[in-house]
Formats: sequence, C-alpha cells, structure tokens
Amino acid sequence: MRLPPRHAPRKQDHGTAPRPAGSTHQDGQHPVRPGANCTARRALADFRICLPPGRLLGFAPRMKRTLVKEALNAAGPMESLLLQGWVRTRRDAKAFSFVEVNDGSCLKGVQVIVDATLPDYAQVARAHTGASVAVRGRLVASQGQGQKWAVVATGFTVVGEADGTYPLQKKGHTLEFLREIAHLRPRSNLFGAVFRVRSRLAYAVHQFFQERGFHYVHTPIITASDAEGAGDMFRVTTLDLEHPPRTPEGALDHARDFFGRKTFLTVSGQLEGEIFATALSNIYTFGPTFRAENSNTSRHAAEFWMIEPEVAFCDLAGDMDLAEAFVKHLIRDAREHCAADLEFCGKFVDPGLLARLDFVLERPFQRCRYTDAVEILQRSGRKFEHAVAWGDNLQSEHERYLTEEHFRCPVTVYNYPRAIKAFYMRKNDGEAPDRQTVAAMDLLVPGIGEIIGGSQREERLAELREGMALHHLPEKDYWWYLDLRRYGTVPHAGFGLGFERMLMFVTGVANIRDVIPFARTPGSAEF
RNA sequence: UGCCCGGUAGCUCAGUGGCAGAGCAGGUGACUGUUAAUCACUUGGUCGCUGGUUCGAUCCCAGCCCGGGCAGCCA
Repeated sequence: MRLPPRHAPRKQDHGTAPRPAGSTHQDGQHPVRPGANCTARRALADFRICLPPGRLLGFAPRMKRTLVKEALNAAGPMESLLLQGWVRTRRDAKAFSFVEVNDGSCLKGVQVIVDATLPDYAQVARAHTGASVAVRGRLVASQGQGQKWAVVATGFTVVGEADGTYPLQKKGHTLEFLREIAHLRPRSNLFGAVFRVRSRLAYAVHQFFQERGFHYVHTPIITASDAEGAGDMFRVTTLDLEHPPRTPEGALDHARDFFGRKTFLTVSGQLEGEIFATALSNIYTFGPTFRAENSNTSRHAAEFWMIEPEVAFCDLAGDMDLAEAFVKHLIRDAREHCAADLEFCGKFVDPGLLARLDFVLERPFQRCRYTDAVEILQRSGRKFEHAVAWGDNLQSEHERYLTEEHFRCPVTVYNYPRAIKAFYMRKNDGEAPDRQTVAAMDLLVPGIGEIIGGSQREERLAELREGMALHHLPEKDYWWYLDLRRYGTVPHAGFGLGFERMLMFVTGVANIRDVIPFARTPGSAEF
C-alpha cells in the first residue's frame, strides 16, 4: 500500500565486528538450473561413452541422482551412488585427488576421492573450480577430518569445463563484485544460502496463512488506478512511443492504448485484496510489486515481493497481533529449516544474527502510540538531525533510535497523524481535530527499520469519502472501492510485509540487492 | 534526486609527477588423507573515459561514466 512518508532506519552496525571483507565467500556453490534433467541425462550418456564396456554393466543406465545433501545426511555407507554438481575446489596428490563437489542442495559440498589408478583419472585434470561433473562412487566413512562421509569415485566425468577465467575463486569476493555476475553468484556459498532461505521463507508464508484459514488471492499486476498515492508508477502501454496517437487537442490518446486507458504496474494489491477479504474473510496476496521511485538505498528496489494479508472483522489490535505472529513464524521456520545456511550467515555476514533472531522470537514486540513515540524521542536527550514534532513523519534516525536503542527489540508504532497517512486508513474517534490520528501501524525492526506497514481500513462510507477529499482523490476512480462500504461493509484491517526486507532481517544481509535473484534498481536491469 | 567515498592484473588492494607492485586465482613442477592445503617457479596491465596543465600524468585539474555509503520516497 502506498502510504505517505515513511522511512526506514538503515542497516544496523551489527555490533562492532566488521563484516569480513568479501563476506561472500569462497568459490562457490552451484544452483540447480532448469535444465538440470537434461544435464543429468547427458552425464549418464557420457558415462556410457567413457566407461569401458565391462564396467557399464554395473552402472545402471537409469541410476538415480543422489543430492549432496542426501549423501551428507546418509544413515550409513552406500554401495553405489551418482552425484552431479559443480567443482568447488580440487586438491591433487600424487596418487589421488580430492574434488569437492557441491550441487546447491545444501551449503556444504561432498568430498570426492579419485584414485589415480581409476581409468577416468585423466578427467580430473579438467575438473577445475566451476566445472560441472558427474561422479559415480561409494559413500564411505571419511578418513579425514571435517566431514562424516566421503565418496570414493568409481567413475568420474567432466560434463562441462570451466577454465581459469571462471570468475568465482577459492577466496572471498565482495558482494559488489558478485552483483555484477548475477548469473554466477548463486554458486557462491552466501548466495546459495540466501536463496535457499528465500525459497523456504516463501513456503513458510503460505504455510502460515493456509494453516490459519487464509485464502491466497492473485491480485492484478497491471492496474488502472494511478492515484493510490503520490509515488511514481511504471507505465504499461503498447502505444508507439515514436508516433503516439493524439487527441484532436494534441494530447496523448490513451483511449487507443491496449486497455483503452492509462495503465500501470501495481504498487500494491491492497485495494483489490479488500474486495476479496469482504467475501472470503481472510485473504493474503504474495506477488511482485513495482515502484518507479528513484531510490538509491540498500533497502529499496524497483521490483520487490510483498505479502499483504487482509482480514475482515478485524481491528488494528488484531492486525498487530497477526503481524507479530507472522514475523515470528517466519523467523522460527527459518531457524528450524535453514539452520546451516543461517549459521553461515551468522559467521560471515552478521556475527550478531542468531542471537538477535532468537531474542526476537522470545520476546513480545513492543507497542507504542505515535504520540508516545514522539515524546520518547523528544525526551531522549538525543540530538537528531531532524527535529521531532507531532504531526511530522518519523525520520529514519528516529525509527532507528526507537527500535535499536530505546526498546532494543521490534516495535510497532501505531495511531499516526491522519494528515501523513493514506486516505483509506480508519479515523480514530473522539480526538481533537488538530491531533486527529488514524489506525495505522508500522512494525520497525533493528537493522532494517520499517518491515511492515498496515492499518485498519476505513469501513464507514462517510469517513472514507472525507478521507478521499482530504487527499484530493476523485471518487469516480474508486467507485468499486466505495461500493465495498455501501454493501455489507465490515471493519477490516491488513498490512504489507516487504519480503526482501524480511529476508534481510533473517539473513543479516545488509543490501536488498543481495536477497533478490535479479535486482531491479534505478539504472540497473542486467540479466 | 542531494551529500560523501571510490575506480590500478581475473579478484582484493598497495603505490609514485620520471621502467607498474603484492596476495589470491590461472599455468608448470614438487609434496601431502587433503579440506580457502602447502612449497618453488611463472603468465598476466588501455592504472574507468575524455580533455587540460606539464619536458613528461596512473598520479595534479575539469567534465563525464560506473560502483558504494547515507538521506529522501517506502515495503
């Protein structure tokens, strides 16, 4: 939803421990790509070609691939398995080589021992860091330190070589460098971890809502309402920009555009979400969102994913309860199901990560009225760059102070001045006209700032029209939205959670560009 | 968009108004149940681009491009 001014504290200096240079890490990890099945088939074919006929018998043509994760978690030795993945690093001895193979199924790679007497041993020389390989072998208890299982190869094939120009090295890389090779960075340790967490967290989002009887609604990506707020939206058009159709007056003739009117990429599914909440009661959306603002910060992207639940017969308190339960569910789920990846993040990205996540899980979030927050800030004795005055938006530095220093935990600020919030937020009753507030709330977390923005919606027709007038919005553009108040209106509330910001919080990664597979930011849309 | 910082080998960086440096990666060899292995040798440069100052510019100046941090906009 587009709300008037908000901002988010910038990343926390997680303790004083510096982020290790090149917190990224090592050579890499390797993603499972769409063509993985083809690769698998090719690898099998290669085996048939390269292995001597006599040994083909012992090599089932339809041998099932074992993921590295499965191998590392095996309960006991395995007589025969097929691994397919990418070489992380190789260490040669005179009589054998160690090849570390990773397939992206988990953070760790499996150690493959290839004996020099193996007929395939010549292949090993081609298996540089980054090469894709297929390995047949036995899973045995490792004789070395550092891992429980190792694979003794009985067959070894390089599927695709990677020469010395492969950009991922066996050393740390900066996040900035890896951004420039977004097609290869999922093979690095950190990005492998981040995107596995991302996948799991997306699953946890659905799990949380589905278990609570919420229905998943697909709100439109293309929308015609351009007046939800002052923010810039991306135009969607099929008009010939070189020679656009004109009206007799010379203006652009939008009636001749694809949809017969001006259309945009959505900045929020909320208004449409309300339609479904007032029918299915509890709904949520989870999809891409677009903002054309020229934002150049570590926590803004032009394309990001947002989760927006909307609940009928719910007030602001219920909304805040839901938001808190939701955030905690996501953290708990990641802690439980992405333990190794988060430990890695804690080790190389943000030393205070795990302790902070656990701390957040254990404590109830603080709640604080906007008016009280202003007072806390004014009495803090802190010199802020921006003065604190009732009626003004809280600046980044203010929000940061509240969540990182005053409360030292996530805090929900609610009941904001009406003038600085969106038209659809419910007017609080019985307040002085110069101190009029709406039932809005922002959830602030240390290190990121605003991670959730929500409100109880104005369900009263008269008050909603008043709010629209206040924000100079034409009622004719919102006739269907007003209809929801004309027919069977109910108190309802919802919020928006920035998925990437949640990921930043959970992984400790400080830049939003590093938790999105392919970041879209001003001036940047490579890949 | 504004303010600030940066751009030198594939990567991370040092450096100087007068022959361009290190570590890692790559290559060659040695050695070791190794594990960011180790050791020796070695390849590798439009010093972001354009212009200016200068006998001479990677270095000083200006403009531009790119990256980053912070702020605003927000999730």
